[in-house]
Parts: sequence; structure tokens; C-alpha cells
Amino acid sequence: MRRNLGEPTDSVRTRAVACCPHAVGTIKRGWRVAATQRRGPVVPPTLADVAELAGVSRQTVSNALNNPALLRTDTLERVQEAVAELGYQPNRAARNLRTRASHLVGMRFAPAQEGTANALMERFVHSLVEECRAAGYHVLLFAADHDDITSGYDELVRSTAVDAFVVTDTYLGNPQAAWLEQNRVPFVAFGRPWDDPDAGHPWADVDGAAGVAMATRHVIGRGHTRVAWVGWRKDSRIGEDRRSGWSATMRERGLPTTGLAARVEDTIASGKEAAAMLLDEAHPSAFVCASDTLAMGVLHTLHDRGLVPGRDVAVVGFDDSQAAQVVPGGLTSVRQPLEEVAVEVVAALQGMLARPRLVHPPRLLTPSLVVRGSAP
Amino acid sequence: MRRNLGEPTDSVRTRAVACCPHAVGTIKRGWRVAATQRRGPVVPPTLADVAELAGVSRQTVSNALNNPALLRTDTLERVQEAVAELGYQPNRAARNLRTRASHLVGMRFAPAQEGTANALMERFVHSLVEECRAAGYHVLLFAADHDDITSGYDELVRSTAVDAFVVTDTYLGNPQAAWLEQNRVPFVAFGRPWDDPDAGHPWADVDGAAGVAMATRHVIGRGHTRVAWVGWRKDSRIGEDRRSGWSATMRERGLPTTGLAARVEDTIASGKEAAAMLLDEAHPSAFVCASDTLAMGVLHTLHDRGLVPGRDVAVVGFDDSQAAQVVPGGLTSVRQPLEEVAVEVVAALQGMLARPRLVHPPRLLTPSLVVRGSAP
DNA sequence: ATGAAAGCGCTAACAT
DNA sequence: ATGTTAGCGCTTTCAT
Repeated sequence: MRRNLGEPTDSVRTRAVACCPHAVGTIKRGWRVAATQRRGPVVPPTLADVAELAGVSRQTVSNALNNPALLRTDTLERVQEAVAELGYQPNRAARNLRTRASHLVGMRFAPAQEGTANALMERFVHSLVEECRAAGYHVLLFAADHDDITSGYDELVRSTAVDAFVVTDTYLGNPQAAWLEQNRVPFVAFGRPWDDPDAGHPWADVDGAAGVAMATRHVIGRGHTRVAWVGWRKDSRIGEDRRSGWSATMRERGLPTTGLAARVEDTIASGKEAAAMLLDEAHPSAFVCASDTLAMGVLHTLHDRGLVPGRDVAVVGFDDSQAAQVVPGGLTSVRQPLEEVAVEVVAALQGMLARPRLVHPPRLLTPSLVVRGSAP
Repeated sequence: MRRNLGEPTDSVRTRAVACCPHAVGTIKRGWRVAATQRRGPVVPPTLADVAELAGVSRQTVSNALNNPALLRTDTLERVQEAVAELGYQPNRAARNLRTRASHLVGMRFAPAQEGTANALMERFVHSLVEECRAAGYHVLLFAADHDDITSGYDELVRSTAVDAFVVTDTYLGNPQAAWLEQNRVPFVAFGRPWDDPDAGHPWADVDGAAGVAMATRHVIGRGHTRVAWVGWRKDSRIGEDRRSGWSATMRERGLPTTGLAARVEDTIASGKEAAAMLLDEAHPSAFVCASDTLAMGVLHTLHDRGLVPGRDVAVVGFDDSQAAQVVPGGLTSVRQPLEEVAVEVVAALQGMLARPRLVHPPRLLTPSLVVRGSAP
């Protein structure tokens, strides 16, 4: 393996001479630089090198890689030996040019906000990378202007740099999802198309309402009857969805919700204030929150008032962030099955890129509850 | 802009007919599929389309993009108009094939460990993506087998998928750094080559010892004299480096260190145990820790014993994780300048990939101290 | 089952 | 300053 990678092989030279006189010059210059540096830059073997070593034509080698069934067993073996001997890997650029596919999936990478506990992306991206690998894809990260988010997508599409996109921030009213759809750019969304139920693109999402319902049932099961909700502002579709998990469960159990809900910004300070207000005015014994950030804010208020989470007041967050995992006492939290989301997303991606196109049905995945000290 | 992107343009058709009869078939088939789907797949314009529209040769268009100084002003303008009119972007695959460069930087993406507070990567990767964009690069993420980490690198190198790598986990005894160097694969490391000071590759790193020294001086300045160290096991070079910041500062101020240090695994449980042991046996009034994970472990012990961080005992962590930011009371922590690291890494990358190669000197960056309630 | 020829879209070299 | 020619390494007809 890779035996000849650092040294000029005869086949490389022969190939150059054989197919065109001009190339000799090119390669000679390459090797001259090489000589200066004592050891040359790596000149990877090409299909032609493999073909020569195996004593077959270039096309046969190509077939051996892309359509092995076409070859006779002994020929196939000879080719495979030559491939192994030279450590041959097809040149991506050439293959991409020819097949008009990059085997790259683009994803805009926005950073987690400072001062919050919402670092989901690291987990999701890792799962995505793993799944993509299994499917023969790689993940290309890119950034975009704040004032013109679509420009980043546009550039990559037009330069045929990626085959498709994964869009993660559909909850922001996704201007890019609409743009991508309009421009017929293949993409899969992590997140429902809230504004457009008939959206044509594949998606996978986590059932936030179910997660919050689970959390609410958990605290009710521990004897709490006055369960408060600390969630996001009304314009957040995800926030309203999660909230519905709380309100539906409370109604179902015949428990009161009046005065027990707050809708605030997703910051520690807001969660803290909301908890203080609710404790004073509605006397809840449990808090279910739309995010770990808000839940940590609630913990701040309990901390300030000398109340012990899990003993005096139950608190449940959402996202199972690192903060939830490491905070003293531990924060019970709803955990999104991001690994499963990645599996669904990549499956949809594969279907979308396959010929003929295979439509992957939308999937709504169920989160789980990780029980820790704040709501044992 | 992008006016003709969704519709067949005359120039596209002409181009196809003009340059080869074979292509007609290909494009016709393309359009037949298009008809079935009501609206066709996007056929991006090529250099030839721009050339025809501008009334110049393909080479002139190429020059307009890559060497505009060569053109006469009016020609350049005409070409640029045509580029804008068609929404032209050079095809990456073709350009990559020709120039033997992908303008892609590979980075292995390992997930943060669950149950720790060490989610640095999200911040670093984002900065890296931003910096790369400014330099005309994109970041390609990949995963690798656990048992054979170099295989992932090898595959990308051999298929010429990336121009260089960014290596972030040099502290693990970096088997891949050695491999990359040996195979003359361009790469830049975030992290010093601890085992080989003469390593030829560029790198940038954060001065952990300076950060810990800063933290130690901070608590000493607040009147603490018995300052304990909770760090990693002795085989961690980074851990020993950070520890030296503590021990040197203590010695410098004539303060005792004996019995005041623990070397444990990087887990909450270990930090918690170490703190309990140290409190019992050495009675420190302050803890400086090698990581936020260990610091959170220390907070656990204080929590259990009814001690108030920042009032009874000072605690400082390392990394300024989200947990440090949101934990009630707040955790004072040393913050790595990851944005600056990314700037350095990309600068080194550019130098390394430039012709002639420009060697970027190694840079050791100084972290800062973020003061919060645990050590005010 | 294997080989020959063509060309994907671009840029480097040379010619004008 | 602009055009002409060739070819990067691969796959896709088509012919054998």
C-alpha cells in the first residue's frame, strides 16, 4: 500500500510520454522542484498507471471500480491488485467534473450564542459527518453574511461545489429554505417547514411537544400539581409547539395552567426573572422549560432564594446540554435524538440525490427524558 | 443576476451544438427530464457562454477572472457585465482538476465527550470557517475510524479532496501529525508539537501556563494563600504545562504547594473527589483547575458541603465553557482566544499553500480570565 | 468482456 | 491585449 507514493514510478513517466508530448514538460518541471526539495511532492497515480500495471485499458479499470460485475473474475483481481499496489484513489476533481457531482453536502455553521446552554450543533454535526461518511459524502461547512444569508448558498450552488444542503435553522422563518426550494436546489431540513406544511423538501424533526409532555408527566407523577411553563415568545413556532406539550398534559390531568406560564427571551436573565415572578404570583412547585438556558435561569432564582432544586422545587430543561449534565445537582432535561435525526437526514439526502429520485417521507422523532437531581 | 439560471438559454444550446455532436444528446436528455418535471434542472452557464455573450474568447474570460490586469478596461467591463448577466460562477470541479487544488481544508471532527464541559470545538470551528472564507477556502469535515485514525486523512489526500488539514488534537500524542509530516501532507496544527520541538509544520497554540498563572495571581490578589491545583494526570503535556503556571506563580509569591495538588482524570466525578480529599487534608481556600469539567466537579463538593463558591472557597476553571457561563453564581474561567487561533491557523495555511511557500512562524497566544461569582 | 474515442469546464502555454 | 491549442483524470457512449 502506498509504496510508490513518494517516488516517481516508471508508469507515471511512461503515461506522460505516451499520451502527449506536452505533459512531459509539465511533469519534468514537477520533478525538478522535487529534486530541489530532496524529496518530491506526492504525485498520486492515475487510472492510466493502474491500467498499465494491470495490463488492461483505462476503461477496464474504471469499470472495475464503478461496475465490477462487468469484469471477468481474474481481470478484476488483477486490477484490484494493481490498485492496492499503487495505493490508487480516483481523483475527486476529475470524477466530479465528469459526473457533475461533488459528493459534498453543504451546511451553514452558525455558532452557539454565548451565555446560553444551547450547544446542540456539535452533537448534530458529528452525527451528520458520521452518517455522511457511510453514504459516501463529506460535509462542507460554510459561513454566510448576516445581511444576506442566501448569498453563501448561492455561491456554492453556482460553482457546483456541493450536491445538496442540510438546513438546520428552519425555525428562524427560514428565508433560505424558501430560496432553496424556489431555485430547485436539493436540500434536507432538520426542522419542520412550519410556515408551509406542503413544502416539497424532505425533513426530519424532533417532536418537542412530546418531549415537554413527557417532562410534564414526569413531574406530575412525582406529585406536583402546580407546574409552571417558562417558554419562548409567542412568535416562536417551536416554542409554541413545546408549550402545547405542557398545556395539553396539564389539561388532560385536570390541572390548572392559568397564571402559570411565562413567555420570554431565551436568556439566563429572562429565565431567572420569569421564575421569580411566577414563584411570587403563582406559587408553582415545578418548572418545565423550553430550553436548558431558561431552566438554568430558573436555577439561578432558586439559588438566590435558598431553595433546593429537586427537593423544594422541580426543574426540567430542554436539550440535555453540557450545562445540564455538569451543574451541581444535575438538571433533568429533554434530550433530542440528534443521532437519529442525522440518520434520517442523510437517508433523505441519498434518496434525493439518487436517480431516479427517491422521496424519503418526513420523520418526527421522539426525544427522551434524562432524569437528574433537579427533578428526580 | 441569475436571470437565465432556470431557463435554457440560446447560448447553452449553441455551445452544445457547436463544440460536439455528442453533447447534444446529453443535453437533450437533460431537457427531456426537465419537461417531465415541469421545470428543468439548473444548467449553469460556462465560460463559453460568458465569452459568447461578451463577444470574446474563453481565455479572455478566464483572464478577466484570474488576472484582470491583463485586460483592457472596456473589455473587462464587457466581460464582467456578461458574468453578472448570466450569474456565472466558475465550475469548481473543472477548476480543481486544472489547478490541482481543491480550496478545501480538511478537519477531523471529534465530538465533545458527554458529561464534560469541554465544548471548545464549536467555537473554534466557527472561527475557522469564517477565516477560511476570507481566504477563499472551505472547511471539509470528516470522521475517522477509532482504530485507524490516519485512514481518514489518507483517503482524502489520495483522492486529492483537500489541499491541507487542520489538526486539533495534537495533545493525544498526535499519531496523525507524525503521519502527515512523514507523507508530506500540508497541515497546520492547533496545538504545539510537544513531543518534537523541531517539528516542521506550522502551528498556533494557547499559552495554558500563562492562563493558569493569571488565574492563580487573581485568587492570590484576593487574599488567598492556600491555593490548590486540580489537574490532569502526569502523562498529559498540556496538563503539566497548565500546572506549571500554578506552581511557578505560587513559588514566585513564596506560597506553599505541598499537598495542594491533585492529578486526576478529566471528569466531574474525579474533580469532585479530588476537591473533597484536598479540603480534608490540605484546607485550601481556593482551587485552580485544569478544566471547567474539573472545576464543576469542585463545585459539586462545595455544594454538597454547603460551602458557597466565591464566598467560602474560590474556584477557577479553564475554557470558559457554556457551563461556566450559565451555572448559578457563575464560574470564573480562563478563556482561550480561539478566534485568534483560527486567524493564525488560516494565515499559516495560506502561507503553506502559496507559491512560493511562505513559512508562518508559530504563535503562542495568551488567554484571558473571565471573572464570575466563583472567584470574584 | 474489453477497448477506442470523446469531452466534462477550466487554465497554462504559446502564438498573434 | 486577445486568441488558439492542449490537456488535467475521469466516465460514458459506442464498437469490437
